[in-house]
Order: sequence, then structure tokens, then C-alpha cells
Amino acid sequence: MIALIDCNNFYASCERVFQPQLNHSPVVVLSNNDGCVIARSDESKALGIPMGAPIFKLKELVKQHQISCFSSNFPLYGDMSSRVMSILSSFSPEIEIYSIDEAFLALDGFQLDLETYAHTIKKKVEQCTGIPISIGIAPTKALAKTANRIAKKFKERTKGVYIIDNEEKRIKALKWLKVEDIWGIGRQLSKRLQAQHCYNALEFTRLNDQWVRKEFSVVGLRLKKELQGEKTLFLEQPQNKKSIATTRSFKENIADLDALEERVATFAVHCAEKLRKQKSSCRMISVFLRSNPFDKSQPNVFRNTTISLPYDSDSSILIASYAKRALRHIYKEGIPYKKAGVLVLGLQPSENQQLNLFCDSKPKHKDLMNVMDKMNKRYGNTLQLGSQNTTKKWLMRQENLSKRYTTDINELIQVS
DNA sequence: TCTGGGGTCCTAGGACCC
DNA sequence: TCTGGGGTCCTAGGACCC
Repeated sequence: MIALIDCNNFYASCERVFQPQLNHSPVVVLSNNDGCVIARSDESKALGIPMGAPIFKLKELVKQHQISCFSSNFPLYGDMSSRVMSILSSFSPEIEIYSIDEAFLALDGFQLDLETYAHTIKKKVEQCTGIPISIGIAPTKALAKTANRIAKKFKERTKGVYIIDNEEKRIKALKWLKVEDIWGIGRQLSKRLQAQHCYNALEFTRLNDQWVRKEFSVVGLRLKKELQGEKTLFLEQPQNKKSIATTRSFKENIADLDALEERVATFAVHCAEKLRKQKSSCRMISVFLRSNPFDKSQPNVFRNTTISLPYDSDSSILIASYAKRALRHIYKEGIPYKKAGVLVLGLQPSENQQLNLFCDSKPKHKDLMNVMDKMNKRYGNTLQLGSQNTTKKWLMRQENLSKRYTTDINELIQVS
């Protein structure tokens, strides 16, 4: 059996741990620049606030119901997540951390009552971190996802734990699960399924194999088997990223090339830092610029380009310089850009780097990057490239940012 | 006034190899 | 007039996830 553990309303729950007086009132957490709603407490969901809603459209509702709005505080959520995951790890020899707020646990061969065990896990996590969780248990990942959904949806009856361990429960669960709520079936595919008069997961599992394979590829077929109780997806161990991105929307549009160069250089440096963290080098760099797609008075512009490096690199200096070169390639004057991003692709392990016979391709800036990383880690962001901006003029809009309660040394001293 | 960020996998088609 | 068979690698685009 496999368990899927999911933190309830994770970001909102993290904020509440440090503001317990908000425990029964509506809370939302906003995306960068305080743009969209990306997490909602149950009370906010009950008010009909949809996921991804732009907050400026909800001004009245926020005022009327005194909804607490938080700017996103990813250092806090990341740290809370690792606390939850570390507790979960103690309950099974095999865990897959699936996302910041979800994990699969392997429960194969556990000779005990799984329901009792799940309640023990739940209690422990809630006691140690203050984060409420839901647990679904079933023979496959897709069914565990389904069970988890039931645990959450019928919280009172299930007490946050649901197990699919026989055919009757499986059929009942699938009949209940709408096709658009199946894990792996998104908006496009559910539309196509509904067009075939397939409305719930049970009907999906009764479609013809060949048809599913043809229409939804092997991915769809695997999913169908998973829902029928046959394992086709397995627990995975963490792997190095195959691509890394740093992209941001701007507070205000930027049309000026110098200003964009500074942003792109900074994004490139972030990518390079993430590369070095996982000991990879990149072979290619992609840069894009985008106008504001919601602004109907301006033409919708999306420009991007990908360039190859002469040899693999993880140097901030080199990557920033090529990123700027790529930017100048796609930049056009007079367009107000709302968003830009840098992606590094073709990642390879840094230790077996492919050199270039026709140019000096010895790994560059190794010692320098080492020193930069160490100093920036120890003293905060103290060393930057000259092409980055050292003033705070690009700070995101974050009007209601909570403190870094668990990771900021000054906060920790205060708390203790 | 104000609309996020970061990933993965699969397929088809083109270019290339012998 | 007639033009093979079997591969690999790469990329773009489309779908999905949180």
C-alpha cells in the first residue's frame, strides 16, 4: 500500500502557525507582487474565492469579511516543509517528496492497522509543526491521491484519513471522482473525455485501452491502470533538475534595454547559483521577454531565444554575459515588457565536463564562484556582479509579508 | 492601478547516420 | 518510369503537476 500525505492549505496553514488568532478566520496567501491568490484557508474557500484569482478583483470581499492577506514567504514555507517531511520520513523507510506540501510513503509489508498508523502520523505532524494534514492510502499512487481527496472532502466523517483497500471502496471512490479531478487529467483532457460522455473516473477506467492509448498516450493508459488498481507509477528518488529557471513579473513595465539587462543578469546569476548548488553545468541558455497579456491596449508580445555556450559552465559571470547577449538578440525598442526570465538547459554534472577542442574551455571562475557562494551564504547577499543592481529599486510588492520565524537568526533569538 | 513561478513528460517531425 | 530499411538525436509544442 501507498500513502499520500498532503498538508491542508499549506501556505495558509504556515502563516497561521505563527498567527494562531487567525485559526478560524479567512486567510489567503498571494503570489509574488501580491498578485494572485495561491493558497486559501477553508473559510476563504467557503467564501467562493477561486485559486489563482487576482486579489484586486476581490477588494470588496476582503474588506467585507476581513480576510487576512499574506504576501508569499517562501523561506518560511520551505523550512516548514522540511520539518514536516523529516517527521514523515520517520514513519517509513521509503518516502517520495512529491512537492512542497505532499509526500508518498511506501507502506508495503506493514503488519499493522493502517488506519491507526495514519492517525498516529497525522497527530505527530500536527503536534510537532502545527500543520494539519490529510492522508489517503491505497494500492497505487493514483488511488492514494483519490483517497486523499476523499479524506479532505469529508473531513468530519473521515477525520482526515481514508483508505481504499477493497473493490467496493475503489468502485465507490471512482464513481464519486469527477473526471476533471483525476490526478493527471487537466482541463484539455477532461473536455475531450466529457465529449465522449465520460464524466467520472469509473467511466474513464471502462474506456477501451487502445482508444485511451491513442488519444491520451501512454500517460493516459498508465493512469487508467493505476485507477484500476494496477501499479504503473512507482516511488521516485530525488534527482537533479533537468532545467532551471528564474523568471519574474515586474512591478511596473520596463521598456529600457539597460534596465532589462540588469534584470536578466540578476536572473542569470540566480540560475547559476542554483546550478552550482546541485553541482551541474549548463549547455544552453534561454531568455524570454513578455508584454502584459492583460493589457488590451498593447499588442501581445512574447519573444524568446535559446543560445548554446561554447562549453558547459556554471559560472555566474559567463552565464550572465551570454544571457545579456541573448537578450539583445530579442529586444525591441518601444515595447513595455511586464515579465522576463532566464532558463538554463542541457544540464550536465559539473565533474565530467565536456571541454571544447577549439577554444580555451577550462572551467572558469571556479574559485571565485566558490568564494562568492560561501560569502553570500554566510553574510547574506554581499557579493554581486557589477551588472546587477545593488539598490533596492526592483523589490517586489510585498505589502503583508510575515517574518522568517524559523530561518532568520534575529527572529529565532526573539522567539527563544 | 493591480493578473505567479517552477518544473516534468510525451509525441511528432526533421535532420542526420549507415 | 522506376528510388530501402532501420536507426538516433534534437526540438517545438502541448499536455500535465504543485
